[in-house]
Amino acid sequence: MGNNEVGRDPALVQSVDRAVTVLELLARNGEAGITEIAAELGVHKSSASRLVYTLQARELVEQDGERGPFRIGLGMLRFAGAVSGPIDYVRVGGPVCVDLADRLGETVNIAVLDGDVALNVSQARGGSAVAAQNWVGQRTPLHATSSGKVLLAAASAAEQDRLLGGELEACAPRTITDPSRLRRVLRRTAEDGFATCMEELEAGLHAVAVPVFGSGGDVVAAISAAGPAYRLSSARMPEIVEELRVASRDLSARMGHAVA
Amino acid sequence: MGNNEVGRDPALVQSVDRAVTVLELLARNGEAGITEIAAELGVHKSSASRLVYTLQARELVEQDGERGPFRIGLGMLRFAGAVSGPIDYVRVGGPVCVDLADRLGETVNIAVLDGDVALNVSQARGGSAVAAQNWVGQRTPLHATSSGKVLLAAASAAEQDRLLGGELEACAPRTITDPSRLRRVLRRTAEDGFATCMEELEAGLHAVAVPVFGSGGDVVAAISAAGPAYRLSSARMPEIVEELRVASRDLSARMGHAVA
DNA sequence: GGATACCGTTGCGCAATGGGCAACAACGAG
DNA sequence: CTCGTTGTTGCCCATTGCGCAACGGTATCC
Repeated sequence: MGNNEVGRDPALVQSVDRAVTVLELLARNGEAGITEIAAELGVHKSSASRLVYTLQARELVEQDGERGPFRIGLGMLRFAGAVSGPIDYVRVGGPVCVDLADRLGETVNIAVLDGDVALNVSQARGGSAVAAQNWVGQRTPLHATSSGKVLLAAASAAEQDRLLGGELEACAPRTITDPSRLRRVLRRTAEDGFATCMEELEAGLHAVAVPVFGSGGDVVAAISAAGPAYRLSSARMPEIVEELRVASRDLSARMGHAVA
Repeated sequence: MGNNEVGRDPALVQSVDRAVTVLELLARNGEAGITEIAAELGVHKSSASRLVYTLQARELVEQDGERGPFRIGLGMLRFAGAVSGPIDYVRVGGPVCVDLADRLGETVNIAVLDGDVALNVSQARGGSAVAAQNWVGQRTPLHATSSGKVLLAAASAAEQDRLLGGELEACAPRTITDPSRLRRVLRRTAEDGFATCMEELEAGLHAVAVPVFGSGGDVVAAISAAGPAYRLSSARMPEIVEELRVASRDLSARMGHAVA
């Protein structure tokens, strides 16, 4: 969805708003050409070309060769290093995710609670990963993800009421949208020490997550493995849960040191 | 230096160019207010306010409380995760830098060769660090930094000629600007297996770096420690060099695994 | 080899946007 | 309580950003 005139905040600087949308498109898709960017923004190709030229001049976008597609540039590292908060997860969580993704052959993510959603802060793709999706920096719904359920299950009853107060969006046919049913699932998650997500975010996708504990015993993050339903079968869950728990303890240990 | 009309590329989209400058200011200084941003950009406060409002709406900037200063926002993580190339150093190098910074009490950086400059890809500040400067994503001159010298020393003679072909900028009074003298320094760097930088980038700043080797024995990065001249004395260099070498081997081992 | 289609760039003119000004609200210091 | 500073916002206008048309370059097809 580009910068549709309907619903646009007039206080925004339109050109800047568009430039950010360009960056989001490149981050989401990995790469894109001018024509695609123009279509996404709903502007003329010449407008898209100028926006990209500006971002390229400032090194936030770079081009593959002379005529190739565009993608996020190295200049972005200047800002990544400046992000406060869960940036430590990006630094420290990376190797943990890489190790686990290698062993499981599935995509591994770390997410933290950010307001009303789960924010993905680190990711490593497994060798068998077919999708090239990058979740880092993206927010996912708490009720429709395994990480989200882990984070919800660790919240107080009052906090759960607040987080689940709104209508639960049906992200996929199998999404749990009944608050009562979801609360039962969360109670079981707290008992089991892990949460699953069987085609609840999108069809064909399974995931399982476990909590990451802080020094005070509280849950500060969730670490998950995701993959196609045919590979992440129920039979395989106990093994994956155990590997996630090992990785979670490793991460806690490293985070404990990192935030000293 | 804000967006001075003199020397500005007219093909750039000015608003976007300014917005990027806002982000660079926030990344460099950690935080800033509207008045400071306006001064840096050379625009009116209302203009700065609108640019920041737009970046805030897109989550690239966030505010500390209701009236506090502004800083880089979590939304930036979406793009950081999409950066290709040396992003692995950001993930894997982080813990190595943090460990070493803790032990040395100085700021530790990892840099790679990027065109004609050294690109800083990971950093951790030591406990004794007085400056809050964030180097990640920033480019520094090869001839005036310890990391740069390490990367230069590992290059072939032909490559060194190319990299040193232009005029060597005097970044500080003690910068080596004579190419012949620099080549002698680089030969000694190759022999010693480390490079120093004694107030050559800026007055009062000392640094020392060692190479990070790839699986083929080539130099793929440099890891350095930096601090004020009074703390990074010559007497202390042998200890620091040894610690850097241990960290370098650790990093090589981790990188070897990560790029599998 | 020529024709066609597509992509990305650039000069130009114009309308919409971005920006400065003034006024205001809020907060902190004295 | 007063004053100074910071940040916000309505309004108006000049400048900028944008669309159009034309062009060059590349790849594909016949």
